[in-house]
Amino acid sequence: MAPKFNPLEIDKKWQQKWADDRLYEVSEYSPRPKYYALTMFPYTSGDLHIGHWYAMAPSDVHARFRRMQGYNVLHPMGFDSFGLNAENAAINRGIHPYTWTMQNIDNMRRQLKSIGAIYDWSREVITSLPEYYKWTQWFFLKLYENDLAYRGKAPVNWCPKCQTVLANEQVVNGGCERCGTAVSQQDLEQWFFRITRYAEELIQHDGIDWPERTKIMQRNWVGKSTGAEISFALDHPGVEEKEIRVFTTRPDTTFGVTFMVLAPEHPLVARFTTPDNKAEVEEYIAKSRRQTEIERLSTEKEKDGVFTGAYVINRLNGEKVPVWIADYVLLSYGTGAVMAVPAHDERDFAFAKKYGIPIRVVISPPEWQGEELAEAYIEPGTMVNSAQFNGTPSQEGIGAVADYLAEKGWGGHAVTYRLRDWLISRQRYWGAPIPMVYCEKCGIVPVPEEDLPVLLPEDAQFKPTGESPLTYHEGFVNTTCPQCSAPAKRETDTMDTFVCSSWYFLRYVSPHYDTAAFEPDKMKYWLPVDIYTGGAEHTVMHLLYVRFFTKAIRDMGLIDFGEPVTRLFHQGHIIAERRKMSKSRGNVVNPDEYVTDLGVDAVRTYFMFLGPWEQGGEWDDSGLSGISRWLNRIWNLVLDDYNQRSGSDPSGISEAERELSRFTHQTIRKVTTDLERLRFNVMVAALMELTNYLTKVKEDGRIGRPAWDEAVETLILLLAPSIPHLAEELWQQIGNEYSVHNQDWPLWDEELAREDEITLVVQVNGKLRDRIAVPASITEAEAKEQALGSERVKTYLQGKETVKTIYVPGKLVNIVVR
RNA sequence: GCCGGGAUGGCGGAACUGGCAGACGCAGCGGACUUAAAAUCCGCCGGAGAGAUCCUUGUGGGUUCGAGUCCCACUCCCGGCACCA
Repeated sequence: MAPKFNPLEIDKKWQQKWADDRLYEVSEYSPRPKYYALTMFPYTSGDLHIGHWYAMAPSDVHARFRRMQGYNVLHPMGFDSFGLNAENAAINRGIHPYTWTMQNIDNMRRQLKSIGAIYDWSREVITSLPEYYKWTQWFFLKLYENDLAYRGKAPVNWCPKCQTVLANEQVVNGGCERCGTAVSQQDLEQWFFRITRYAEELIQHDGIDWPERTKIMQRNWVGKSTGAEISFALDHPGVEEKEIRVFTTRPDTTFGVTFMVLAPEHPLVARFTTPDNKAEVEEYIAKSRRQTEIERLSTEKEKDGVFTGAYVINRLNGEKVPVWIADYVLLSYGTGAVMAVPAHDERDFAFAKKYGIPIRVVISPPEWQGEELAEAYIEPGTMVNSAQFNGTPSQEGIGAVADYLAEKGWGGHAVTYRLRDWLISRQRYWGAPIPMVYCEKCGIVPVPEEDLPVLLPEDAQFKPTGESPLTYHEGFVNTTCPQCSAPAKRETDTMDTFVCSSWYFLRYVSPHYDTAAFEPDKMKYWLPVDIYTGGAEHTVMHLLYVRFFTKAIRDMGLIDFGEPVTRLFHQGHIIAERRKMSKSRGNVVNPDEYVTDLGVDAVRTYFMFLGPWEQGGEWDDSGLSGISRWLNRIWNLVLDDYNQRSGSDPSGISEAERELSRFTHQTIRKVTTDLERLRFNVMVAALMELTNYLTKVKEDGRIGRPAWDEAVETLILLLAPSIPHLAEELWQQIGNEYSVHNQDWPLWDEELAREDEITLVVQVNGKLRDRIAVPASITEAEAKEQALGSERVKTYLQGKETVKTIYVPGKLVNIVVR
C-alpha cells in the first residue's frame, strides 16, 4: 500500500524546490522557439479572489503545455498598481497610497505563488514604481514629439464623487464606472492622445487570431460612417464664418433639408443668435449644461430645441434654412451640426412635427402618391423633388450628390468616426505624472528625457478636495523652465492607468533595463505576444489602447510590428450567487481556504473542469470533492503495486496491450488538441477516462509490466501541466529523474491510435435499429450486406421496398424503405 | 431599438465538418467493507411503459435518407452599444 496522499505537503515541497532551482526562469539565449504567453496582470485592488485564479490557472496550464512541447516560454506576471483605489484608501484610512499598494502586492504575490504557476518572478513588473513609470513618461514624450499627445479644452466627463475626469470608456450608463455616481460635463484643459488618427487601422484585424465578437465590438466602438460633408452658406452680420459644414450619411436627401440643428455648445451659437431669440437660447443652453449625462442621453426624452433666428442657405436649391439648437446633437461627433431632413430621419421627423417645420419628401417610397408621411421613410427609394437628381435610386444618389458637391466645391465624400481622442489627464496623485512644464515665456515645455522620471513627491497631503494633492505641493509644482530656466510650474495631472498598461507587455522582456523602455534585441526575440488571455470587459479600453500604442511606436520606428497580440482569448466570468463577484456585493470567494484544505492542484483542476473556459460559470464548491477524489485515485493507481496475473493467456496479453496503447495514444491526441484550443474541461474529462481505464487494466492484470509502466508514465506527463505538484511527486516516486516539467510532451502515433474495430450503426429510415461490431477496414458493400443481414433490422424491412441505402464510412448504414 | 453570445437529465456540462444524444463529474439511489460512521470500492441513474417500443436537446415551422448541429419565425437569459446625423 502506498502512503496516504498529502497534497499540502507536496505543494510546499515542490514549490520550494522549483523556486530554489529557478526552474522557471527563462532567458533569450535558447535554441528553442520562443512562445510569449501573457495573462492580463491584476489591478492591485486588495487581494485575489477566485475570479483572478480562474484567469490565471488555466493560462498557466497552457503555458506549461507549450513549455513541455519544446518552446522557450515567457509567462510573466506583474501588477497594475496606479489608480484611484489606492488614493481613496489614503483619504479614507490615512495610509499612504504607496504603502497600501505595496501591502496589496505582497499579499497578491503570495497568493499568486501558491497557484504553482511558471511565472518568472525575476521579471516582475510594477507600474507604480519609478523604474517603470519613468518609461511611461518617456512614451508620453515620444507621443508628444510625434503630435500624438496634445492639450486641449474639452467638455469632459466629470465624476463629482471621485473628483476626477473619466474617459468615455469609463462612463457606464451615464454613471462613473467605479462608483456609479452620475457623471456631469465640465470644460477643462486636458491632455489627450490622438487615438483617432489610427481609427482606420484599428478596425482592421488582419492576420491576428482574435475572437470575432471582440473584433466586432472594436469596430462598433470606432464606429466608422461613410457619407458626405456638406457646406451650407452662412451670411450673418458680424460673423466671419461664411459656411457651416455638416456630416451626413444621406447626401441623397439634401434637397429635403428644412432646418439645421447645432449642438448647444457649438461656438457659432453665441455669435449669431438674433436678439429676439437670445433669452430663449441662453436658457436652453443653461438647461442642457445642468443635465447629467443620464438625463441627456435618455432615449425616452422628447426631443426639444430652440430657434436661433439665424439662417443658412442650402446651396443645392438656394433655399433659406433656419438654424436651431438641440441637445440631441453632439458637439463631439462629426462637425457638431446636422442638416435635418424630417421626411427621412426619425429624430428630425419628431422634431419637425413638434415645432411645425415643413416635411418635404425627397425619397419616394414605393407606390407613393404625394401624400403626407405618417412617419419618416428611411428606406431606399427614388429621388424626387431633387432637381437634376430626380429619378435616381437613392443608393446611387448618395455617391452622385457627393460627387456633385465635390465638383462645385461645396463639400464631398467624407468619413467620420465615433471614436474620440483618448483623454488621459487625471486630477489625482497616484498615477504617473505628466512630464510637462508651463513656462510664462516658453509656454508648454516637455521635461527633457534625461530629467525623467518626474517623481511623485512622497509627502503629499491627501484630502478630498477635488484637485490633485500635487497642486498643493509647492516643492513639486515649482520648477524651472527646461528651456529658459525661468521659474515655471509643473503639470499636476497624472496619467490614466490605462496608459501604464498599454505597454507593460514590452517591459517584461527586460524589466530592469535602465537605458530604454525595453532592450531592442530581447524585444525582437519575444514579441509579439503569442497568446494573450483575459476578460472580455477590456475589449474597448485596454485592448484598443494596446493596439494604438503599438501602432504609434511602430510608426516612430521603435518596433517593427503593428499588432501586439497574435492570438487573443477571453475567459468567462466566475460568478457567485448568480452575480459577478465584487467586494461591494460581499460575494467574493477567496481561494486560500480551498488551497489550504485540498491542495492547489485540485483547485486548479476544478477551474478547468467547471465548464468551457470562455463561458465562465457559477462557483459551486460541491464539485471540488470530485476532483479531489480523482487526484486520490491517481495517487493510488500509480503508487500501489501492480500485480501481473500469472498464467494469463499469452495471446490475450498482447491483445490487452494493444488495447492499452490504443487508448493511451488516443488520449494523447485528445489532450494535445484540447490544450491547443484551450478546451480544458474536456481535456480533464479525457484524463479522467484514461485514469478509469487504467484502473480496470490494473485489476485485470493482463498487461506486461513494461507496458504498464509506460502507460503510467504517459499519464503523469499528460497530467503535468494541470497538476504540476502531484505530477512531480509521482514522477519522482516511480523513480524518474527530476523534473517532470523538463520532460518532452508525449507524441501520439496515429497508427497506434487507430481503431481496428468499429461499431457500425444501422438505421432504418433514420432510426437506430442495430449496432454491429465490424472491422474498421470494412468496405461499403460488406457494411451494407452486414446491415441487411441483421435479424433486428430484418423485422423492420418486412414487406417494405428499399428505396436506397446510405453508407457513411466507419459510422453507419441507413436503409430507406417505403 | 441596434450588435454579439447562449438555452441539452435533479445540477455543471459532452457530442470533430449534419450521422449511436447525455462523455466526464456532482447530487441521488442500491450494495460491499465496518460494531457504526466517514473514507474507499462495485452497480443503477432523461421521461413514459409490464414489455416490444415510444417520446426527449427553449417554442413553432422548414430543408435532409438523417437535425442538438443548417434555414425561417418566435420566447427567455447574458454581454456590449445606445439620439453618432
